[in-house]
Amino acid sequence: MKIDVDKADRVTLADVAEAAGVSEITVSRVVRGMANVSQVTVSKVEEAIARTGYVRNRLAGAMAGAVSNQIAVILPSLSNSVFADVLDGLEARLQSAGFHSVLGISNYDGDREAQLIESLLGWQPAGLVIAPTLLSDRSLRLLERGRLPVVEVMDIDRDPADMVVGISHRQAGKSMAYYLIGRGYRSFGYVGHDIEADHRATIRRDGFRAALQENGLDFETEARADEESSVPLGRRLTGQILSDGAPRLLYFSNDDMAMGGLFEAMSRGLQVPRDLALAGFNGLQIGQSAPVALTTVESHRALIGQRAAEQLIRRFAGEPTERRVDVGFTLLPGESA
Amino acid sequence: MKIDVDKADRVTLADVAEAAGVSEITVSRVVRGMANVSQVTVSKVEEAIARTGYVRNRLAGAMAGAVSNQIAVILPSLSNSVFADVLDGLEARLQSAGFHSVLGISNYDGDREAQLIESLLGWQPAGLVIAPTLLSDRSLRLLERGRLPVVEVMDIDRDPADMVVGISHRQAGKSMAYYLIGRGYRSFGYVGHDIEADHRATIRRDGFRAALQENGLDFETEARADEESSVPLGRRLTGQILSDGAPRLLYFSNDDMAMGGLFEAMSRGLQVPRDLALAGFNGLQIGQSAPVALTTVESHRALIGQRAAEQLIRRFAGEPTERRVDVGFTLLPGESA
DNA sequence: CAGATCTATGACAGCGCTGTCAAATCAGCT
DNA sequence: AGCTGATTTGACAGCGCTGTCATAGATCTG
Repeated sequence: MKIDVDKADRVTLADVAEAAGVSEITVSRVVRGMANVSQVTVSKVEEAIARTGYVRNRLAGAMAGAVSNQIAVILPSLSNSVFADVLDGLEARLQSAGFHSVLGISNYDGDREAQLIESLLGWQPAGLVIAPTLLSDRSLRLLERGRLPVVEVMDIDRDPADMVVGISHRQAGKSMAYYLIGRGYRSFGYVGHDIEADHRATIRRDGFRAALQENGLDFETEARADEESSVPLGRRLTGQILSDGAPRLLYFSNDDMAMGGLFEAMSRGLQVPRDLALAGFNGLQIGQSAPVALTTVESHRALIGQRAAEQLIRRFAGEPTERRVDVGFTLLPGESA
Repeated sequence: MKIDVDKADRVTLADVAEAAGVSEITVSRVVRGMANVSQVTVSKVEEAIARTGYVRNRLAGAMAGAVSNQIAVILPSLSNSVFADVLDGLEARLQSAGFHSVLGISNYDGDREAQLIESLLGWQPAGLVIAPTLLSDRSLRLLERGRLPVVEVMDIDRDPADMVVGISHRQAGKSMAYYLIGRGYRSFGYVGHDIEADHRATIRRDGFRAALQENGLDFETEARADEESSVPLGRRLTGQILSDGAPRLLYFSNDDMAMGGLFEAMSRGLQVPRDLALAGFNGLQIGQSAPVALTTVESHRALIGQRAAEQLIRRFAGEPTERRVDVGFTLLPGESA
């Protein structure tokens, strides 16, 4: 008895076909749930599939011309829960429509991003979702030539190659500033993280500042560090600012940073917002459950993922899609400002 | 001039071969960076690739026998940052070794999990990483028959089909209990989330309780809800417990829940740990930055991902792998208990 | 009941690549 | 020059599936 290890139990369509006494193509039709097969045949085939333990080879399927059900997804980071949320929303919708995502993490690195695009495109995915960091020329060319649907996610402040789903971070920044000015604040400081990498945070800050300037105001202090955003970083930078006469209100690059600020204030026994007011961005759940609920902007991250998935699915179905989807943001008043 | 839209600009090996005046197989060798091609030819081909804008079709490559560089990853959830962390560590290592992950989210649902396994296996991935929820018989059979490397991640409390990377959640629970008993606590309560779905949390609780019982103690109260873990849930359940005479220390199913407990205590003006002590699990960064640092167990989640990736990579390289990798945990004393 | 219309099934080619083995070229040495 | 062995290149088949088109039955119609 000779066993060919390689093909030992790699069951193919042909095997099932033989076992069921029909042709390969008929099995293929059953597997794909096509309508034009008789009930009798269907059950014969299904029985044969169960008996042989056949597992569909999608590689071959995709190659033979049927489209892939893979969607390439490129995100800058996963340790930032924001992108995990987007991915979560995306996956939920994609999965229910029978798609899988193939993941790439760019670490906010433009070169890495370009590499990933090329590499992922090699799997002939049905679509691409990307939270762009830089999008080099090379990347853009790749995206344009591949005639696959591309959804850029997160910020809609710039013009997309194909489609974009997100919010205007500039508007988000401005809205918060207007709100705070409306509440009577006149003295502002900014606490931010790595501004090179996270350009969306930069846009928010610029929007906030623009709104201040419209009212003859500006940041009195800024504290920044060249690190990824984190609670401890927010705490540290807030500590620095507080030690030399803080402004009335601190605007943070996001909620993680703001939570750090809140914790630092509490540790120092400061009353928030009486002694120090704080505002963030993202609407993280934890900020809303804090003893002093964070004043922030809810960015509907999971929704961005869902909408992105929907745009793709719609495109596949030949339905019309929107070039720019603004999922909007919600200002959460909170108690911290 | 007639344009075939489908093949319009789908550049294949053959096109590059023609452009470079060599055979397809030679181009293939260059693309794959194989050694046995002369320098002259390499540059000719590279030039042709650049000129034609060729993008490697990995589908065809994988089909033709070369192995896939895709790794199937199945996780129960992404909204729980724990799994996002694991995925982050996994991706980092996989990417640097030239692999991509294809993602599936089971939502703690055994059937969904089985479906995902089958569906992802259809892409003939090189390996599979799974944080198992239930692993039905059907799933297990699929895993065994596919002769691909499988790494189960998170808990090493049960026997793996192939390899497992994680920590003993039972030990983690016990360790915390021993520590707290050592600190003099004698009155305990438990605050937990959906116990059906998250069996690892259950194992920790059981371990904690076993350690209590060894000392003639037990939980005085338990508060649970049939929801996913979250800060607000922790806060709510803690509120319930506090309203009817709380025990001295509350053990939470994880740090999210514990943060909720901490927030509730602060809101009520309680002194932690004097009036109420708290302990969690995971070692989330935010817990360590809180005004009262959380007493918890650091679970090294990213490390679990990394080690899982390493096991796979080692297996591919034909190097020996360990059946069971215990990445260990670290008790973080904190200030909350 | 011949002819028209559907329905169910199958034969065949080919997707783009790589493994295998053979051929051609080149360098090194007597 | 003639031979050996190493290096470089290529021809060919086939991975497992699905699109296309053809065919055999089944059903209907007047």
